[in-house]
Amino acid sequence: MKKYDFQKIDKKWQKEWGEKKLYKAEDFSTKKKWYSLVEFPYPSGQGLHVGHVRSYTALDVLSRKRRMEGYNVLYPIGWDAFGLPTENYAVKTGIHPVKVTKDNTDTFRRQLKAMGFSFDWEREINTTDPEYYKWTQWIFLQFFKHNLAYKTITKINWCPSCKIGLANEEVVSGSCERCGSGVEEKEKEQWMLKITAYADKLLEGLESIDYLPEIKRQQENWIGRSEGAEIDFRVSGTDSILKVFTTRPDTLYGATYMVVSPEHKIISELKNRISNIEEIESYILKAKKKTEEERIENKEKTGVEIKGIKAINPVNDTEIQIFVADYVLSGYGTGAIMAVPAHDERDFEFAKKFSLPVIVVISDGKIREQLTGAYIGTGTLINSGPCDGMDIEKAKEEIIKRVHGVKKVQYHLRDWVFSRQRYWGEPIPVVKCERCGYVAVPEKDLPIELPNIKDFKPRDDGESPLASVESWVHTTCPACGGAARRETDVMPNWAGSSWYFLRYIDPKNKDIFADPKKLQYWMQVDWYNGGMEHVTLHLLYSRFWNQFLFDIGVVPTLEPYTKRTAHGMVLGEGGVKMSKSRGNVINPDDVIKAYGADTLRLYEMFMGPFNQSISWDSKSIEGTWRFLNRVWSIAHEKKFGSECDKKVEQIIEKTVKKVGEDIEKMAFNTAISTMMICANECYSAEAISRTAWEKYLKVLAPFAPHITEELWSELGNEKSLHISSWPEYDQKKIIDDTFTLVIQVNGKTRATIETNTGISEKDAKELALKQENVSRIIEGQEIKKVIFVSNRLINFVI
RNA sequence: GCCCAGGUGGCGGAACGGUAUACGCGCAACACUUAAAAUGUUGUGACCUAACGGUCUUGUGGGUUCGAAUCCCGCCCUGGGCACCA
Repeated sequence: MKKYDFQKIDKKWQKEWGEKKLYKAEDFSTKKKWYSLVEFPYPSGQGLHVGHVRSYTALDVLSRKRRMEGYNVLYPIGWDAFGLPTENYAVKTGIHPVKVTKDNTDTFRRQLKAMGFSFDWEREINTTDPEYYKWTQWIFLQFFKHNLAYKTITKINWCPSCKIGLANEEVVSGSCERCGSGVEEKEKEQWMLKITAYADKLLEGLESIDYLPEIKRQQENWIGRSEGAEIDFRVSGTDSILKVFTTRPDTLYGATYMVVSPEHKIISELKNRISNIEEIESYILKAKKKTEEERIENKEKTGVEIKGIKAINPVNDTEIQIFVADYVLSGYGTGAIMAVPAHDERDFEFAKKFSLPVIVVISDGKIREQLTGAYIGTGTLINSGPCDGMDIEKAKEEIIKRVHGVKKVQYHLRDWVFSRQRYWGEPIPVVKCERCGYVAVPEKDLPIELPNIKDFKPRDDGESPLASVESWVHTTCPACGGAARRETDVMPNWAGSSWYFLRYIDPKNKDIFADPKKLQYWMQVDWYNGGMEHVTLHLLYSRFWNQFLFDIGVVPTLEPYTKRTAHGMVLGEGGVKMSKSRGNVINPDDVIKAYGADTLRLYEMFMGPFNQSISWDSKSIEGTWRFLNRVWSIAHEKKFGSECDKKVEQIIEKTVKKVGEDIEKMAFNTAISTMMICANECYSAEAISRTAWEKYLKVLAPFAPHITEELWSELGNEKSLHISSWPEYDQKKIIDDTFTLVIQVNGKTRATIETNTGISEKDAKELALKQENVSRIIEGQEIKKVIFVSNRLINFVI
């Protein structure tokens, strides 16, 4: 059999589609709109990854189906091109990042085009294009004007190897996400974005959108909202107050000591009353030296009692001890806690180690002789004076009232460190004037372009290389006209990707980031697919930016994405990550060369469930290759007239139904197996009608656009298959005349017979009992019960 | 430790509570060929049986049900996320 000539066919149709602008999205149309979005790639030097191909094929399949269903489809692509790898490459080679980016995007563009994705290439964007980052800077200025961008001295995660401050999100178990070196703490003045102001909004927004449940959970956990109260403890014999945050004010009678974090100000405040100050100070020093990693590895509780001062439990005026311990964090709540060892596991552990009193104040009715751990469940109060007998919810209210506590909500979410002391990012459009402080650059002066420099290395003092470009740094203050210095920090690589879905809508607009009418037409994104690894960072950030832009009235919807799904990773053979060092990276170019784009597309959709990780298997791809060749053979060996085998007609109808449904569920693997079964049937058919065969080509088209387009045109069709209509199926034709009746005895299958659909229970019973294998078993036994499931089975219970 | 997802042939994986192992890979035999490749046809969970047929089998132990891979409870393992957040 002749192998189909994919090389010729792929090229021919890619050229044709490009010339005809087949996948161009129309701004405004009488058709219903559909906006499909995939995470735009970082154009690395390694070229396109087969993981990109998996995600992009999935939404390409969906977008193509929508187009055939009559939608005006926007499926855009671009480049998320700012970031460290390119800059590090520039530092090493001296080649300018602009050049590196151009070379890499050229490669990516060629590779994506070779896959036959139905992107609207006229809307291609690049975050490093000044015409793009002009608007990233513009959005920053809006944050600045609304006091949601501010500069402050904070402790930052400092990577001594990359010489860069990292966001919390970029620190993975105490190490730099990129280079793996241990992260140090360093104080630095940094730009921050006040994402915490949107914590509740980001949580509430989740209720109205269709994200995979695990994605919602991860965002919820990341925001980490908890409700509780702040309660003041006086320090005995002083005017000092120790404020704590607790989610369990109901356990206040069980608070037997307090703990402050090593950074807590009470220690310096009451320094001269503390009798063991030297011991305390040496503990603090030791705690600070511990790296993040050590703290994670060794969770053994440590701490020192602060002698000379005591706190007073406000609910019963009891004096209790105060400790300093590093299990209390300075960055959360008030940096001090009331310890209730009976009902908090960490406090219990600490109390056990230091032999501190434990008072049980919540009971679930059981009496425990010996406490082996904290009881964190619900129950009724005991040992709590006037509150005895209350349930914990009521007690929370009552005790907060009694001690004049204040209800408070705390979040794990921190403000977003938005500064990077690097070169390859968007300059932050602010100047520092000695008289006026930080002043926004006027919008008309945007973009603030990156100056062209030769040395991209961050300075040893931690400042951006931009700080060395004197001619660029010196400027005048837009407010007073006096001398001023430009901000030399640049934005993190998350900036450009936080709003790119908006720019696709109007990518060439010079006056505004996107025309409001166009935004009104296209937003929200109907379906967004990307990796799980971006769920807490990119996805949350971009929701934050969109919500903010909505609040200031420049975008039409509060939430950017209606629906979000995630694909599983594509791993190398044997289930390990693909990496250059392992030498197991699959280059899509090689696969396309050997099998063509359609085989690769089909294989990546077929190899496993879309949301699960899968390992590449160079043998298995043969299966999809053979399948396409079989389709090719059918097309060239059969005649497509008006006659059609009943069986074939029915199976094609069923295939149309199943494939349509499976695409919506992202069950691409079962859609393809259905089409394989159908092809096998067609292959052995006597006669296939042209109508039926065209339906088949149509459902295969989104998966394998090139071969189907070729076969479609061979049939004499002049207009492209991909703008033809999605086929309907006939419900009546799907119903089988006969079915396999399963005959069970006590739930065990003993026989199966082919019989007419709709057979009555009486007839089925009669038929079943005639079966030798059934009658033999039943003989001489009493039939206690007969279970009959229409068109499926009959079960005799004996 | 907590939160998610998952555990099915030699392998990737299918299965509205109703014939477990679809589809694909691999393997075997046969056809075509001088031969190989390609392609086609057939077979392919394990065990017992000459055969008809039977027994067992979806990580593991229980339970619900006429009937459980599927629902419920306990346990074990793998992958991902968070991690002393009061």
